Amino acid sequence: MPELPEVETVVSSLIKGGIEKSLITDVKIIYSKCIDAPDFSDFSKLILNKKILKISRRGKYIIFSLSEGYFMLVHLKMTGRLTITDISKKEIKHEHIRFELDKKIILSFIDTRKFGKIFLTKNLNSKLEKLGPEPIDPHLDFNQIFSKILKSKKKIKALLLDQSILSGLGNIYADETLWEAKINPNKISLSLTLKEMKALLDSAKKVLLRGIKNKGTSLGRNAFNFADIYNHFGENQNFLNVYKQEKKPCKRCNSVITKEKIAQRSSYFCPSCQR
DNA sequence: CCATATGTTACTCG
DNA sequence: ACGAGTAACATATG
Repeated sequence: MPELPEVETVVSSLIKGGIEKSLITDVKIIYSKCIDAPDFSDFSKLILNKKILKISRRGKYIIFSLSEGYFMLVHLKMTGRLTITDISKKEIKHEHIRFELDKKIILSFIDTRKFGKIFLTKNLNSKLEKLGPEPIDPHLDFNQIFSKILKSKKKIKALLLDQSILSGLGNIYADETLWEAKINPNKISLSLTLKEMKALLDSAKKVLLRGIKNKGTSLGRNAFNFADIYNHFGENQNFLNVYKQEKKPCKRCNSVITKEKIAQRSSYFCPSCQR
């Protein structure tokens, strides 16, 4: 589920919750397949007694910078969650890993669909180097993205979902970005004008920052939906202009929002004002 | 039973 | 080489 704003919300709730500077005093692996690398027995040995120095985000990855030069990366994929609970709390449904911090707090990784992955490495670049730039970076190099767009014959929607071009957009924010920029998701990337490409990047930044401000998009209230580490839901679902707005009137031109499968994903757009 | 789901990757076919 | 389509990962919901 989580896209850039949701991951950012999780990271800030971890920081706000004082998880930085804590020591990993114990780990319990319940579902070992959620450890990507190294193998889970090495993982449990290596993670022990590491201090969490810093928590940050790159694309949709959560980065725990640990002592001794290690990094633990967490990708929540569709339904992954991190939750903080008391040490006395018993195992939660779909809980796959629990870290004991400072012998008093439990940081749990919970994931209904089990797509989420955690891995531990000394080489942060190995996973992150493939990622395109951050759309909300104030120093974002527009021309670098423009040249990539102009080299691709893919539909622009597919390109927005490609993390190696721009990192952090997923299905919801890609549709919101295209609506904001008035671009049809089926449009072939290299046919975009300079003006459209600029609108696209400005819109991506706008919808992502709005998502962060609203603490993420939680479409429903169950375990499938996004929540921060205290199980607080986001509010951005109340600010969506097209995603899941099928058959509703476009907020800009009043035409009917349509739904279509593009790049194997449900895509919502206004056929009238998105050209 | 069927379709669908906020992600990513590997594979096939043309 | 490229893009589109499909399946896979695994589970739950309507």
